[in-house]
Amino acid sequence: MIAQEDSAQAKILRTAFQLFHEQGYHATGVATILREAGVNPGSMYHAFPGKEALLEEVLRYALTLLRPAVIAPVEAKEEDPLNRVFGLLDQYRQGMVHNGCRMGCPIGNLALEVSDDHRGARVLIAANFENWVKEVAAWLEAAGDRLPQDVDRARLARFVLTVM
Amino acid sequence: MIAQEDSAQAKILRTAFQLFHEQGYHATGVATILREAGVNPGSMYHAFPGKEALLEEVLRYALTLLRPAVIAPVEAKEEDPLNRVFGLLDQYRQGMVHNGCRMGCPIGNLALEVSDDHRGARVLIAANFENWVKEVAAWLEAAGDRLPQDVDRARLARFVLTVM
DNA sequence: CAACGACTTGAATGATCGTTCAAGATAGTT
DNA sequence: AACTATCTTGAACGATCATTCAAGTCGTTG
Repeated sequence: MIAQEDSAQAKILRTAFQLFHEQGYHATGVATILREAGVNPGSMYHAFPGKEALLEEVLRYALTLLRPAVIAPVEAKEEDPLNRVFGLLDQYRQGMVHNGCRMGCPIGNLALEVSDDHRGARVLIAANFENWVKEVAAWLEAAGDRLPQDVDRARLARFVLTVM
Repeated sequence: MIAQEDSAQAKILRTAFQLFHEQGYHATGVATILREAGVNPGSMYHAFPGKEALLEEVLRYALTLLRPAVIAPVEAKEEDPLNRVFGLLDQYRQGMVHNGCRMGCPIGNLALEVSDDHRGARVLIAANFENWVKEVAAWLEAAGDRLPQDVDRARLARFVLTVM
């Protein structure tokens, strides 16, 4: 196993990402993140200006995580573009069953919690969603003429993810 | 207009209901509820043991609000059972457009936020959902043979609300 | 090895959180 | 009018929140 990046910043990012989508943003105290990550307050405030900035960085982190952690496994298992779409849905479903339907989309809950105030987070949440849409749309376009010509691939991709 | 119940308890209940589903449970401080309701801490803690108990009472309040505030208007506008189902969906959609898609189901957000801990709230959230299902299922059954015989009314009702 | 920047330490801070309670107001009963 | 039960008042409380900072460690550079 390749030694994974384990700077304090990386540990905080990973821990916060997990806790935010397990418990929500407001419900997760900074102290909890620090304890779980095994890091002291100063280290966090050296790496991030504050909790809100940490949230934004976590959302950026999620952005970079989509391809290696979600898309790549599906593409490895399924060769056919359309099967990849169903493979994604299936993997998502299995993930929900695995942890007892406790949570769905890693950032979906955050979307509901933070959308009102906090402009920066909102656009990053939207960016994350569009990121997913982009990948699925690419699969749909790769399906070529196996999909009816008059189907808007981008719109269908967005629909697939909305359902998800 | 009939004088509406305006005891401190009722004011707190109404205010908390609104704030909880506007901002979420954790994001809404007790102080905010009290200020918005124009009530003092002591009054609240006379009526409710604490914030968690208030949440449960709010969910019970939502339970009683469904028929007069949601179902009745739809039934008044649409006579036909099936049209009532679509009327409900339409009214819901209009509600979302009206406040800029800021929030969906009054208690759906709470469901995501509070489902993990707090057993009491979880069953009340489930009860609320089943309450909606029950009303829609009644409409579907009233549709009689206009729906295929082999369609499970209860399951279809649950599906309609899941989509919603 | 001296000096420096980058990062970590952890106790301390003020703000805000949910909550308490003794004292006062109010309405209902006798 | 006096008594009682019920509800309201609002200052105060400890706990926890996010955040700060002076002191310390560590690797790098001159």
